[in-house]
Amino acid sequence: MTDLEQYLHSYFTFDQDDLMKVSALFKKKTLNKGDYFLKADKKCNQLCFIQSGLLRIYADVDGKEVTQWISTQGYFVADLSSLLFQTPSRWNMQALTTLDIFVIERAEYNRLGEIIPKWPETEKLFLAHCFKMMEDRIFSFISMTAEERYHFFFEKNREIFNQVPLQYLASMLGMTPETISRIRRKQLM
Amino acid sequence: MTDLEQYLHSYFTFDQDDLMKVSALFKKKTLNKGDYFLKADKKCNQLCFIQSGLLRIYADVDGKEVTQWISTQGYFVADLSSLLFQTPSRWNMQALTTLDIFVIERAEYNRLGEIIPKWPETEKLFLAHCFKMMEDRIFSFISMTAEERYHFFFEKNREIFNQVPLQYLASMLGMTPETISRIRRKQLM
DNA sequence: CCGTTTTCTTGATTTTTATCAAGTAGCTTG
DNA sequence: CAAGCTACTTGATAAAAATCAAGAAAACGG
Repeated sequence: MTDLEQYLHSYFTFDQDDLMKVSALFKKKTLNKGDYFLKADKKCNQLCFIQSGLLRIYADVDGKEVTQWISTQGYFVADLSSLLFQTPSRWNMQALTTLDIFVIERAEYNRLGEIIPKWPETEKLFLAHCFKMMEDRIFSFISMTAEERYHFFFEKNREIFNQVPLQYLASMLGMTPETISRIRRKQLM
Repeated sequence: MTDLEQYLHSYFTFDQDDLMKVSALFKKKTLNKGDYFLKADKKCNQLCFIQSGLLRIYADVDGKEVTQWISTQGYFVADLSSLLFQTPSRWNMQALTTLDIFVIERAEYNRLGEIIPKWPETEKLFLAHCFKMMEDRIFSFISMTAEERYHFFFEKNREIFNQVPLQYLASMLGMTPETISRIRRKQLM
């Protein structure tokens, strides 16, 4: 079983048959550090599953890069609106490291419902989980200080925090690198 | 056609037959100001569509109320995680005014896929729209100042801003009522 | 319509966080 | 290994926003 199959299995409780049908639609691919999985303003025509490595999702705002999230092993990634509605993507998605992914094309993705009867229900549950994560994140912004927010994300995403340049972490937490640096110093004392 | 049917029609492009099948599963109901549609820690067993009035969604955090959103005419509202996974709801949902809603029970909601073949696809597109809104909101927190955020939300939700107590708006924007009051004064000068 | 309550505004002050600038540490690579 | 990057830390200062407190305005109930 590939990581993709294992992940699909643990997450979606597919049986062996469905598992193979789904994973057969994904193609393995490797991006080099700096390569883009998706560029802003282009249509998103693929969805990927991350096998290993780090993928930074960011937007350009008047010359500044705003990092929206860093995805890593076990994440499914796409610009959902762009994938579904064929609108221009708002995000750039760039490999921060060598990145091993499984890629499914839009056309195949759209046929999943025909191929696997329980796909729509499965996908809904998956989207609901994503919802929860986004709700948590919004809640962290309206109810926590920068310091609380840092700890909240650190607890939930330790694997990211030790590998990603501070400037990107800071941006996705809505604070500056200096602020994170000072929060970390407090920890040590 | 009821508002619910009109809304379903414009949003989901259902045909007349499906429209009636779906809307028949909703029951009209009126909540009085102060009544709760849902209480935190209870399971969410209903989804509602707001016909008129204001519904405040908030959580209690060590004695303080944190307002996550104010929903109004045309919104579908539920605690999605709780509705799907039967986990305890994290949100309180309280009517800020007399509130006219259409309510569908969990059991009926779960049968929509059987009743309307295109429901799963429709629901996915709907969820994708919600995703976009949440992404926008997260983006506003990581890339804007309080003032920019205020204007951003004001432009998108004028109907709410003129009807809702400042303290609730402030909370959902992640700032204090005093800050909003000062932002508004600037406008006038 | 009047008193009560709630909401909003304003000013003074404090706290938090950003900005600017300089220096340090750690990598990378020729 | 030395030069050049990049990332990180630290301090000084400025800006943004929160807090506290008091008063004004609006809404509400009898």
